Amino acid sequence: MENGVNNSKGEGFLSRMALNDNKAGMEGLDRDKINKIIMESSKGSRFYENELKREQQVNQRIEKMMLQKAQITEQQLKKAQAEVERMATELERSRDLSRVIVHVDMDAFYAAVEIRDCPELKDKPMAVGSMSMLSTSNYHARKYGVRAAMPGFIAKKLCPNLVIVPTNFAKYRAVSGEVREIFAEYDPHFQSVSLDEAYLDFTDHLEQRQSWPESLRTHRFHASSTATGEEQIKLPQEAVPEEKDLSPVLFDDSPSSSPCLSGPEGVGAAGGAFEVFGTSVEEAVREMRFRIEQKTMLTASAGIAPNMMLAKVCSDKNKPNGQYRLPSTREAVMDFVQNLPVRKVSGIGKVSEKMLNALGISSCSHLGQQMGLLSLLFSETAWHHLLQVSLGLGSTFIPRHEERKSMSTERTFKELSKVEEQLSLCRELCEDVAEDMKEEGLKGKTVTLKLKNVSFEVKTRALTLPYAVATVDEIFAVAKDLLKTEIDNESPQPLRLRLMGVRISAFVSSDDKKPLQRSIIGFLQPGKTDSSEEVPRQTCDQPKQSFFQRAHAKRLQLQAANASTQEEGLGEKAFVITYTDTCAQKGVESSTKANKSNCTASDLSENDYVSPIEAHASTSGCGATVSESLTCPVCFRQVETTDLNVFNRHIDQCLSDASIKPNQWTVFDTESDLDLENHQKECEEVESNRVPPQEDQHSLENDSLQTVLLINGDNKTATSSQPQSHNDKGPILICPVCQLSQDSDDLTIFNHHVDLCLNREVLHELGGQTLSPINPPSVINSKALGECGTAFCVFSQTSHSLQSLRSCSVLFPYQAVMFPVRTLSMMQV
DNA sequence: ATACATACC
DNA sequence: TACTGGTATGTAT
Repeated sequence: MENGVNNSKGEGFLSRMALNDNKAGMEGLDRDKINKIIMESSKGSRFYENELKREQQVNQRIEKMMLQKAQITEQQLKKAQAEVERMATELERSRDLSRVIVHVDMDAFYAAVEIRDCPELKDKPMAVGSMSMLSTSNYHARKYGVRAAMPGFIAKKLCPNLVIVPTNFAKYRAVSGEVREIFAEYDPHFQSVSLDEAYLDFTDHLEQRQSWPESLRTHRFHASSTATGEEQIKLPQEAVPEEKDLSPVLFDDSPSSSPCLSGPEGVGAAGGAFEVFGTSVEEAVREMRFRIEQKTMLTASAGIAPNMMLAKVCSDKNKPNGQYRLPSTREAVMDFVQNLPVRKVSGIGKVSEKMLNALGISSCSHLGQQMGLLSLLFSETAWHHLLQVSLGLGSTFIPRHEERKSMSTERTFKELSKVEEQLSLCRELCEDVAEDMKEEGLKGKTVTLKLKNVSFEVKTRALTLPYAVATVDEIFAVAKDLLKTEIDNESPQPLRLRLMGVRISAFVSSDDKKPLQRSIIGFLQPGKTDSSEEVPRQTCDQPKQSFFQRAHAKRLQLQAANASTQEEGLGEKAFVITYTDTCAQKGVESSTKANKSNCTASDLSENDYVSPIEAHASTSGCGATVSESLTCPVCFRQVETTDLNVFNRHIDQCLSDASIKPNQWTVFDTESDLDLENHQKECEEVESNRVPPQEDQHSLENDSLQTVLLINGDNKTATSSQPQSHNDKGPILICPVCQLSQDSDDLTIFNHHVDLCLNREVLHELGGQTLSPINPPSVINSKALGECGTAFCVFSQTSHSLQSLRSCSVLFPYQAVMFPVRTLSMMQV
């Protein structure tokens, strides 16, 4: 079949495995020989088998596309052609050639850094990474076909002398920082793509540069080498005016376009050589690259073009240690694009290339010719992009780096099949993510679990909560459920995993992160729910209700739904909310310290612990109840009083009774003010490179602390990892709040779960009020509480910097919320 | 909203 | 022995 599934290069079969020589320094290699070695090393492996499978999926996609193509009528094509042309005309009219966009890319970055710091590597083929995977290779190694994204063990077969150096990201980050300082001088709004790559808008710099005196365009050799490398180059011998020779990284076949002039006139009186750069774009960019090299002893390549898409392609043109400028004329752009292989365009990868190849499209000129067809076969976004590419269009302004949308961590390991190990690994991942979330002060609503089995099949499972989460326990609660579900689905076979990952996304907007320090009463009152937080799915038809009302309604609903099958166990329970507005700095400090402990997150997974709640709320009168008789959340007895003080004393008594038993109470970690301040400083340092800090970055909620205490009364732990019996399929219980199916049919356990979920929701409506960091909630399992059910407490403390005290008139520095929870509501499927 | 695929470095 | 990890986005359901 002439459908191009087997493409012109004769490697349609397994194009995924074959050498990808679309990379600088890999021209003219013996592809056949290299591919043979790659295949020999891979064949039969699980990885290979999986690649085969995916290749076939792509082929099927292509076949489908070809079928579609075959059904297109002449008329349809004409119409599409016209449509495309209209659009092209439109785009043409908005073509902007006035900007000067530069894409800079450090040459073989990680490898170059390692070579710089270990000159013995200079003349050897080397790569950075491990036997399992390489991040990058130097140009010597590329001659053997060794490149980034290739596993080290295969690279070793291609090049037995290959030296593999482990990655050292801290170092690369440091060097990257130095380079970015230089970027910022040419465009303070530059956008970095990665540690070694950035887009800059040179337009403004060039405009100013025209009137600059020579002095501002003069740069010394080794003027101020602040390279992280310890050793500095001794100036006299090495200050040869040969740019290339300055770099410890040798590029033998460098197509460098930099003349590296600087003849004798470049040697100043001070003895140091210098170079005067001109005012043109090329000179400005060459100057920037020169300065990078002087500062870091590493070389960079650059592309200069009227838009980002072209600049990126251009930076590759004279790599390494070179630059290429595409003139800002329509003619030059169109000429350039005609011969451009589609694969060179950022965004067109292996699969898109293959699909286009199947249609006889390999260069951008073909794209232009086939746009009518493409508009019928590709999605709108896809063909719009292709059309722009074919016209040599791209973004002419460099967008601000958007706020991150997700955060994740994943790990590959040797086969992991034991449930307990999988669960504990899952928790570890959650801990890592939670830590990062805390560092960035983020909270997200969607938790995604990623699994890859030993056959390399990848699965993702996600759940979106009605509220945003950030702590280990919150994230793990979800991830664990997702994982357990997968384990159940596979049972009685175990999941044979080779990778697990946890991602959190759907972050709440920054508005939600910096709300006012609001009265908790707001949550009780109808129509005063936090509008910035989305209303939970099930209740969004009643947005005017307080959370409690909604929760109550939810329960009633469930109750009704299950009236026939479930007896409603407990009567109405009361909840109580108390707070004081004691905002004495001292008190806050002491309670913060009191909560400090050496208990780590992993200590808390099982049983025990928590905190002296009696420190708490000496109520100053402001509270709310919704029933005349109150139920103690600890002992669950009715307390015949409506006086909150009396009631609180009762609870205190209950709690302190419970806490008398040694080792039943442990204090959970709380972040100190000092930590917070340090964290803020770090944030500023990171940000200052790009955008001036927001003026209100230090608003008081940054100083808020929350301690969350969660007490549950059942005897199982929240992180129970007992293997479930999957054979006796009892009724499946679905939590009405989080919608997760529960793997236990024990009603006590189920109720416990629902309680946690409901409470979590409340907690988050409260917690969402403060910018992180928020302490991880502690799930307690105090046997001392026996059968008395589940209680839940939230303590919110606000630590006060002087600034926040000044800027805040009304404070509720210390809030305690307690609501006993009862549930027997459940849902059966 | 979820799952999966593609892409980039 | 051994084929990554982090983020974004597109496509399909």
